[in-house]
Amino acid sequence: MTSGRIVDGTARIDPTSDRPVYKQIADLIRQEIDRGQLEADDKLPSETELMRQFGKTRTTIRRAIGELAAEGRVRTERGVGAFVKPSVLPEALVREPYDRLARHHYRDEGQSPLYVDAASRGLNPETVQQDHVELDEVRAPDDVAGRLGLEPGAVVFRRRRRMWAGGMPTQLTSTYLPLDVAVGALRAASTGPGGTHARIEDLGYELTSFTENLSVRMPRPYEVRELRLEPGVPVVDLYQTAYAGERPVECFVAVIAGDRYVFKYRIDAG
Amino acid sequence: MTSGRIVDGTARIDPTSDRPVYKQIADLIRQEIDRGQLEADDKLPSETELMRQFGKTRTTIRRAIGELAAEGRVRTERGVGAFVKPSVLPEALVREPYDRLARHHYRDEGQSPLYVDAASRGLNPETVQQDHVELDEVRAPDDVAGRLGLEPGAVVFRRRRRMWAGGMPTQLTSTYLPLDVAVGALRAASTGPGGTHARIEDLGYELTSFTENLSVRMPRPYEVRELRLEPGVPVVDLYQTAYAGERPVECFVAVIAGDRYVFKYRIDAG
DNA sequence: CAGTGGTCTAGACCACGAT
DNA sequence: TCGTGGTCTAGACCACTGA
Repeated sequence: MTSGRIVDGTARIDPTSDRPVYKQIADLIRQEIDRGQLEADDKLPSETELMRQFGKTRTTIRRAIGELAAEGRVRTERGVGAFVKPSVLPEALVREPYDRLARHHYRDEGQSPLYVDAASRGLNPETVQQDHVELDEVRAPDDVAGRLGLEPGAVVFRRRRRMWAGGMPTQLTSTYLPLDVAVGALRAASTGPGGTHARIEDLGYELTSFTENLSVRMPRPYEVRELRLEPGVPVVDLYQTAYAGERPVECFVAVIAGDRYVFKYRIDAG
Repeated sequence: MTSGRIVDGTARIDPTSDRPVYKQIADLIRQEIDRGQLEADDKLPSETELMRQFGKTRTTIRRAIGELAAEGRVRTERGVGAFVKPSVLPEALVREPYDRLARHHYRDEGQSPLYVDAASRGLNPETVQQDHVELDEVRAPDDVAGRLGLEPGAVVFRRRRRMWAGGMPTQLTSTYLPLDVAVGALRAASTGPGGTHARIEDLGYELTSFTENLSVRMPRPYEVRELRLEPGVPVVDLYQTAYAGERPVECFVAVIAGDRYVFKYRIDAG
């Protein structure tokens, strides 16, 4: 099936332009997407077809498509074709700490924060899973030590996991606890109803506030593998620190797939 | 100056591996960065030198470097070389709504939120600038109309700008106001001391709370130009809605350079 | 001017998916 | 089997930077 949408491509390429040919071709295809002539999940013309339409070599055509892939606008499947990606993932989870960290969830309802995220999208709680669990004691990274109010290099308890929701991995997480907090069920692979926060409160610490720090970057190759990220998808680095009064009792670090989450915060005027 | 760091590259490439040669080469260079053998702003060996070290053609070498550039790990300069990028921009601004939206800043001190961000990094307030200002009335995009509690397609006032801090563009912003709110100085290019929020309160609306929605993606080409983004740098889509009681009185939309900002939130346990 | 990265050609061989 | 995208070679010409 040859798409005839991009007609007479040669006429629309300016070889004298400063803008490289491959970018001009990418511009034209992007335009078709933005104008709705190519919709989400539509198949782009094959590389052979684009070579014909634009009168350029395969290398140049592939570079144009590579641009669009790096922008997250197009996804390629070997042996199949290239397809337009939807601009926002309709199934993205909403991460709403104002709600997800509310005490009633973990204390009364036994729900973990990720359950709350998933429930808000109507996802089956059964699809909230974890794997690659690792429990160990390590020297805290400097940023974690700082947040926990410990001297650099202090040993802390760490639980690492990969979290799933709705059949997709969503985040790689590390929970860091000071050694005197990491006792009992907090050292188990599964912390039970209400999760880590419920267990911390069981110890007598009343959680009073949380801080969250977000930054954004492109993923490392192992994060691409573990989170099954497509090209052109960034990740969010999240640091969440839990306080019992003035004392930081937990530092939670997550690398979150940027196309599977949106973040929602509420600020009261002060 | 030829770097001799990556010695006998050929011996470290496995041509029978499933992993393509260009990715193997990228892996080796990335490893040198991660292990600290190549530090921030260090120059990579030239393409010619890498061709010699790995015994591969320029196309393959360039592809390896292209991978690293797309990951935001390396920056190239035509006629000069390729350089290691620092992992986090030390000069990144901290966006801390809990503080930056505090009323005393705009009401008592006449500071706009971006001033607060910049001041927190010790930046000269003089470097907080705006340009590309556009004032108009437009049909609100659906997401904006929804947040403002208006019917789809309702006409609103819009102020678009590009914001600068510390000599770099940091965000492309649109401020949307319902027409009955957009009066007086709120329709001017410069809203005066304390900015939009101060002028809204001048009208008798007491701002009581804000919501912020964040999502992340790779930039469009015009965003790359306007924000002077390097390859491999994502952007953050931010929607901030300001409420006077139950009434949403402003929707602020920003596209923020992902390498020039970190985000900091505080949540009180409920 | 020499050295650097940026673009483009014209091929080759391969792995994968659908038929 | 055929059409698809993925990798790689071996060259050419160009634009920019710095000495």
